[in-house]
Amino acid sequence: MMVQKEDLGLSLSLNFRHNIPNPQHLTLISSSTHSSSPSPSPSNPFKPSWNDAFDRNSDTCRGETRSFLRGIDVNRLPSGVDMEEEAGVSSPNSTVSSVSGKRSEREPNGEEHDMNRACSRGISDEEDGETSRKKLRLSKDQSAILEESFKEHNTLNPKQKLALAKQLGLLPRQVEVWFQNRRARTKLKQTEVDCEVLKRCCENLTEENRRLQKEVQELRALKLSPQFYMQMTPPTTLTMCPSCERVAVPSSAVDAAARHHPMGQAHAHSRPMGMGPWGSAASIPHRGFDGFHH
DNA sequence: ACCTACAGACTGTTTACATCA
DNA sequence: TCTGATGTAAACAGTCTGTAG
Repeated sequence: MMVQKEDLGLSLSLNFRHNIPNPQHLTLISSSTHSSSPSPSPSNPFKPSWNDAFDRNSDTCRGETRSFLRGIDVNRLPSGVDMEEEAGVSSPNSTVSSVSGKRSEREPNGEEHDMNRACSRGISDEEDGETSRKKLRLSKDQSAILEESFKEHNTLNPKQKLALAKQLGLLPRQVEVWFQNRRARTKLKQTEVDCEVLKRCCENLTEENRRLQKEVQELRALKLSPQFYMQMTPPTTLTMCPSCERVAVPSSAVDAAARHHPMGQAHAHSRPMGMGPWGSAASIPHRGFDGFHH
């Protein structure tokens, strides 16, 4: 089965990560007949130990193990894998290099699978010692086509993937990876934008809060001098009709709204000025000027 | 030569679905 | 027919690392 080869590579990596110099164990795992769970499914008997040993601990641990892996070609093929068509499959107009990819072997399409096996992991044992993974650089045309395709649909079904790969002269695996990365980076950018918006929102709310605190202080001060209290002008918090943008009469914002809009219903939601957290000012609960009528 | 941002590629995890006992 | 176990594939998150500027 195709997945068994993937399992080989993975198991090899895991053993290195565990840093357990146990050739016997390595041999045991590397033997495809002993691994009934090729994918990293929860049922994989080797996964829990890996998780227990590393993943649940810390990123540093992970980083260390990854660092430990540097210089080890995790894409290395198990011996005996057919290396035909190793060269010259990458895009003719790209900056070509040998491309690795294990996951491509999961491709259900046999043709694609064969192509990937032959091409995407084309690192010979001789090369392995000195060559780390090299990256292809997509040409402008390729990037443009991929971008266009991404605009249409940011995920690809296997058929589309194959067609696109064929059109671009790339491996389906490369198209798949490109889309994955594109989705991830799009999401990241969107997150950054959202973060900026939230930041601005926070600043606005802070400013609004400051303003309201100040207003409260002023009102408290006024309360101490009742002779001025009744003569005061309305506070800065005005009730405004959101649809027609008229400021309601302080004595009864709802009544005013009802007068302005005979049906009345449109102004049941009459709110104080403010654009809400997403605008220049925060929304605050409706209270009209009731507080001034004692 | 060194640094940095970008992007291609990888590993491990999660999730959905199919199959089978 | 229902249900839990298992396998598979796809997408995702996080990371590494080669390369261009």
